[in-house]
Amino acid sequence: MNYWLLKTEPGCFSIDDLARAKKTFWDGVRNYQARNFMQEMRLGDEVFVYHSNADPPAVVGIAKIVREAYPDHTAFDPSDKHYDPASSVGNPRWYMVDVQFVRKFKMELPLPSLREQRGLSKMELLRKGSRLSVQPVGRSEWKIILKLAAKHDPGSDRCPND
DNA sequence: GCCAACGTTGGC
DNA sequence: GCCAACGTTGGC
Repeated sequence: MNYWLLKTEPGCFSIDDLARAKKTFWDGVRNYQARNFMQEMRLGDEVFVYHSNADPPAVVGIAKIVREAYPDHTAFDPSDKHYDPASSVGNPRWYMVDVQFVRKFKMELPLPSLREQRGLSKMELLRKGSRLSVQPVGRSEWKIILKLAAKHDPGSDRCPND
């Protein structure tokens, strides 16, 4: 199982919107690197949901992949904001995945506080100038962030088998 | 609103 | 294939 991070602008689609919708298709990715990562996503992979262009920008919760990459139909629609005439049904250029809401953190983890974490210094999200909207998250990075989230939400990391 | 750090486009 | 111009992302 692999871990990922998806960026979204809360003014456009927030973790609360995802919580309400329960499930959504992650459309509109128009960057090759991001697309390639989406194509590597597998059923059951978990993703952090990140609010970009927010005050503060923050990791806000968790979702999981419930459908692997398939053509992003919004690229075919001339009236869509993310229309791309170079993408066609017969030869799709852009893909999307379906994600399902898992949980929202009791307290969001703001970007500045993540920067303070020693173990996250190599994280793609924290790289200067990083704009990748779909990115892999290392296993150790995932754990560190989960632990941070648990610190503000006792019980969320409780495991019945422990 | 500013601007750094990209990615893309298109002339040559 | 180079690279300048341009557009976008996203923190600040």
